[in-house]
Amino acid sequence: MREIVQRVKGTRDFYPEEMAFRTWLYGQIRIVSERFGYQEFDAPFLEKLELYAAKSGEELVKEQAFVFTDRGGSEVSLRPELTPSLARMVAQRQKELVYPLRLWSFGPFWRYEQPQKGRTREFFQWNIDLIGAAGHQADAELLSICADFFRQVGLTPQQVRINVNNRRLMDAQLQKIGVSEALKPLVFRMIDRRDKLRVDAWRTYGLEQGLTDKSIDLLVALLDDKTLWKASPELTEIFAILDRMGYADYFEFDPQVIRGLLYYTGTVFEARDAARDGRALLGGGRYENLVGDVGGDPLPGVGFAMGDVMIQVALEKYNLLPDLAVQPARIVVTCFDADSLAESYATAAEIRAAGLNTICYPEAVKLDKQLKYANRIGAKFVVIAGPDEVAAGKITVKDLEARTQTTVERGQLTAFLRSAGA
RNA sequence: GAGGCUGUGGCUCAAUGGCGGAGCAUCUGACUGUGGAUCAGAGGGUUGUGGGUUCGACCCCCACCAGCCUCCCCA
Repeated sequence: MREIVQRVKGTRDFYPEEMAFRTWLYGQIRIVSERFGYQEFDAPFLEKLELYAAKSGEELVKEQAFVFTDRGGSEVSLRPELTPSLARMVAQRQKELVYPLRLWSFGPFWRYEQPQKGRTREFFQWNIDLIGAAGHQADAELLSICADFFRQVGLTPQQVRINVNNRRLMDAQLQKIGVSEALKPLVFRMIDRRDKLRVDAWRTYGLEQGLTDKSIDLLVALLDDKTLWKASPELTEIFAILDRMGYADYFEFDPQVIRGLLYYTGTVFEARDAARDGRALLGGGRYENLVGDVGGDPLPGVGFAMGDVMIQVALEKYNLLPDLAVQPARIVVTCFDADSLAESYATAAEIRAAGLNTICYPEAVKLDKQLKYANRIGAKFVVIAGPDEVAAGKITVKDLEARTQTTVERGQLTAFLRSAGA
C-alpha cells in the first residue's frame, strides 16, 4: 500500500464522484455560454514557450508555468492561461472571422503555485470572450453572463457579489489626487493590500513607500467613495443596462478592484463570496488589443475566466452541490449459473436495445451477492431468470426500492421495465 | 520563496516514553433462488519516509515528502 506512487503535488484524482461534479459544472457552463450564443472552442494544452514569453513576460513563465524541453529540444509549456492561445487562433484567421466573435472554452490549465484553499497546480477554467466589440456596452453582456451563471447554479446576490471598477476612472481619479504615472504601480499594490493590513499598518506601509500623509488621506477618501462610479459615463451606462436586464443585485461598484489594471483598459471586475472570504471566483475585464502581441491588427475585446476550484468551494459552502448519479445504469441482470451466462448477456443486450442502461453481472456467484452488488451501486431493478422462470417462459423483475418483485412473460420484459419507470 | 498545523488498518479517530486499539467498511457464515437489519467469526499495521536521542519511540529531536491554512503571487 505504502509504495503506491503519489500524485503530483497540487493535482487531483477525479473518481466518479468528482468527475460527475466536473461534468456537471461543464454542463452548467455550456448552458449559460450557449444561452448567450457563444461558440465552444479549445486550444492545445501544450504550447511553445515563446507564445507566453511574448505576452505575459517574466513572472508567469519564470515562476509559474510548467516549462520543459521536449525530446526534439524545443522549449514548451503546459498552458498556464488561455488568452495567448486564443490570440494566436484569432490572429491566424483575423480577416475571415465574423465579429463580434463570441467564444468560450472549458479545460485544464497548469500553474506551479503553492496549493492552498481554492488553488491547485492543475485546475480547470472557463474562459469566455466577446471579441471585436469596441463599445463598453458589450462589457454589460459579459457581466450579465457572470450573473446568469451564478443564478443558474443557485448562488444568490446575498452569497456572491460581482465587484466592478473601471481602469480609466481610476486613472483619472488617481491623477486628480496627485498620483504620478511612476507611483501608480505602488499605489495599485497598496490598494490590493488594503484589506489585508490593519489600518495603521497599511498607512505605515504607504509612508515607507514614499507617499505623504495627505496623499494617503486622499486615497482613503477615494477608495471609500462608493458613488465614484457616477463620475464614469461608461460605468453609469453599464449599471443601467444590468439593472434593466434584472441582474442589478449581483453587482457592486468597488474602487478597490484593481485586478490586472495594468493589463485591462476599461471595465474590470471580479466576483467573490459576499462575505469576502476566500479568493476571487472569477475575474475579467476589457482589453484594448487581443492580438497585438502575436502580430495582428488591433482588436478589442472583453472576457473573464472562472476556475473550477473556487467555485466548488463556494457551492459547497452554500450547500448547492447537486445530487449527481454516479452509476448510469439502474438495472442489473443477474447470472443464475455458468451455463446461463450467455443468456443473461443476451437479456442485457435486449434491454439496452430498448434504450435502457443495463449492467449484467459477469460471474455466476450466489444470487445473494449479486443482489448486494445491485444494492450497493444504487440500482433500482434486478432481472432474474432461473430454471423456474425459464421453464415457464417468464422472467422476474425485482424492484429494490419498492422491495417487490414481479414475474412477467419473457416477451414483456422491456415493456414492463419501461412501465415500471426504468 | 517564508511561516503554522497535521500525517496511526480502506475511512474516521484513540493510545503522550512502557504489549498499537475502537467504530465504520470489507470478507465469511447463520440464509444450498433473493439486497439495506441483526448476530457470530475472520482478514487487514515495519504508526508518511530517512536519520537521531533513549534500556525502551506512534509519542521527543533533525531532515525530507505530502495535505490543510496563511504570507508572497495571481497572467
